[in-house]
Amino acid sequence: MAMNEHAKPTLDDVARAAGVSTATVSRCLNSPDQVIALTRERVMLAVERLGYTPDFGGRALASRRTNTVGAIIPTMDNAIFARGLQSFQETLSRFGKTLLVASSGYDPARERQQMEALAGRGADGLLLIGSARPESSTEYLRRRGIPFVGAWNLGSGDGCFVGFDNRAAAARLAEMVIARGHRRLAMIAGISYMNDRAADRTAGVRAAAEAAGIAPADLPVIEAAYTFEDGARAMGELMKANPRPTVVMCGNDVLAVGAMQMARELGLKVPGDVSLTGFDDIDLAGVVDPKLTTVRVPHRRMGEAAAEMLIKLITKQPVERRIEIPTAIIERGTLGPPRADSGHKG
Amino acid sequence: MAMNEHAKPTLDDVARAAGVSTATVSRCLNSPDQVIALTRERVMLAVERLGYTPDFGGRALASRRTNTVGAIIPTMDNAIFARGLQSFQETLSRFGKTLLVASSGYDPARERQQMEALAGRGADGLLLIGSARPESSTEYLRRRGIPFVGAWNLGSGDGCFVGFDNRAAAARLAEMVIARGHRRLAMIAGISYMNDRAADRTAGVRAAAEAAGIAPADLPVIEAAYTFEDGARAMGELMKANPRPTVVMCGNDVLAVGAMQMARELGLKVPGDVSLTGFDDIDLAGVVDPKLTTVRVPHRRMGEAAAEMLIKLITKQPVERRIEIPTAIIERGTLGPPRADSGHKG
DNA sequence: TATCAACATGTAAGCGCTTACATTGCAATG
DNA sequence: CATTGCAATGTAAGCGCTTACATGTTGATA
Repeated sequence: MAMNEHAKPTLDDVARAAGVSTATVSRCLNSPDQVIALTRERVMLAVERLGYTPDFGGRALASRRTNTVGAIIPTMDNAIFARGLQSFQETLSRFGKTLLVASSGYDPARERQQMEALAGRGADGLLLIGSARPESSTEYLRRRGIPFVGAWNLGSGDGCFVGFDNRAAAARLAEMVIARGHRRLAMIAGISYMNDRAADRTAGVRAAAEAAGIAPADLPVIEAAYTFEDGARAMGELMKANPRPTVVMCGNDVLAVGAMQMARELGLKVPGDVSLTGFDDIDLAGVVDPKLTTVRVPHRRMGEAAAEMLIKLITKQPVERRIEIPTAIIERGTLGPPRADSGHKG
Repeated sequence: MAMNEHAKPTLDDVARAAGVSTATVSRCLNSPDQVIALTRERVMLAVERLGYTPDFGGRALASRRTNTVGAIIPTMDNAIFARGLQSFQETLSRFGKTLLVASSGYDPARERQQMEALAGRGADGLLLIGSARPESSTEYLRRRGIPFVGAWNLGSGDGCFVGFDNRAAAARLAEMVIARGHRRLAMIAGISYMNDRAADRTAGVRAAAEAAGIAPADLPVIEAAYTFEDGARAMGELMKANPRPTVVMCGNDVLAVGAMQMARELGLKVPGDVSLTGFDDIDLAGVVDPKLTTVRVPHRRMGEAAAEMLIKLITKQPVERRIEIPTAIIERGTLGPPRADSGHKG
């Protein structure tokens, strides 16, 4: 009996079932206080009984707003963005907005494609990661009047950003490493193509090394995808050098843990034979042995701030266009002094 | 000049700009071969120039299909589902479908809410995790005629499933543990409320223990959320017992790694003083020292199979209603024999 | 009792798109 | 040359919803 029509029920069906007009049903759903309690009950009962859910498309079409915001992150395969995104979405939902997440696989073309998909789905605003993307992509968003904020770094252009200074943070860490006595550094960097965070971190380390008078030959850099495996592989490569680097600075914690694993396999003690640093301070960093010396990024705060900024942009409130989130160096177990015998080239 | 109207362009705008009817523009976008090349070029140029993207709502409304499927996973905060979801979406996109992901936080009410959100957004089908949910939720989907498949386990009801036998896999692992000589087991289980995977794994271990004549008192079970921290806390709790368990079986790898960290803090060697097992074989398992003995779940294959099944359901092709993905025990470093002196109660 | 708020509800016009159907133009055919 | 068939394009009717506006109902007031 309930199964009268096997199609998905529409507003009309509900209206008929409740003996009211579609307008009344719509009001019950959107501004219940405009409808008298008795009617409302009748309507809600019908809604319940028919298993009615409003059609988003119709609703968006008619009301010209979606209460949806989109986020395009490079990858979901990885804890880096998970934490920040979580608080981003929590903040959003406090404002009654829904989050749609898409991933680009670090590919600008796919990022653009996802922009169009989200725009088409009516996203009121977008969260993007970083600022390295073709001019045409941002131009597209501007044309459509879709506000967006970049996160995870501070952009250089004229957009809105909530992030931190990857370059400065990496430089500070490198300075500390050098202050510990290291002169032969190496770096396992993230892949810098269209990834300003990775590029900035590398640049920071390079700058600090140069400032300390370290020759570029004493700072080999290998770029690796953010996986344990690639980190391990790069580490294997770096450890072939003679003399070996006394410290390997990694573009993020995942790489560092992969490197650590390889060090273990090669019979190298960390930090006795080789020191290691990470970046991000994801949970993982505190769970390996020894724990990772790394840079903490307050992901939750960043996600929250990004959500607030985006909402302000959407509602056309004034915003501070650039919010910097401070980072902190977390000293744990993987950074020690260089080996006593390793100061001299062999 | 390009900025003539600052509103988002519509099909109409494009049609006017190209000097054709809306129908022709629509055809250019959806079945280009029905339009002669010359016209098509003119239209595409206008599309490009105006920065037009079709409005998803309008399109869904008019064509009554969305080419969208939804997935509701308990959490994104965690690598467990990432891998499987990734291949799920890759397979989907090979069939021209878009994936919308939502998370429930292991809460059936929020899962239901997300079902409605996705249904409203026009999802043609849904991927759900497991089978533990109120009857009313599945009833809702059936009423709306939205096909769904459960993954990560084999359901008992009459739905469609792609998964593995959590109970049997856990039991097999426990049998192996017991065969190694362990008699004092403990378990850090996932929280079983509305989580059939966690419940099944616990049940499997319990059954194996019982079959081996191990007293329930020699199998304490603590439930913990899937975080390093909670795993560590539970481990701390379990290690207070006297005599201590000689092995702690964990509901997943994250818990096991947390437990391992706590063991280290307590000065207990793994597996010398206490053995550990995990479940899932996520990347993490191969990266800690010693590496985790665990159960491998072929997540990629599962995601792929789930996508294929769902597509068949959507297109009303016949399907095998239950696909079992085999699991394998991966023996690595965290499971050893019990301590020599630990066979006797103190 | 007539009048008028104030409120509850109904009516109907689109929102941007797809698509069945109608129209047009043109080449091939009788 | 009239006819036919086909390919390319146009016309217009909705898809399910919101909302401005119209209408009806009530109770208080003059």
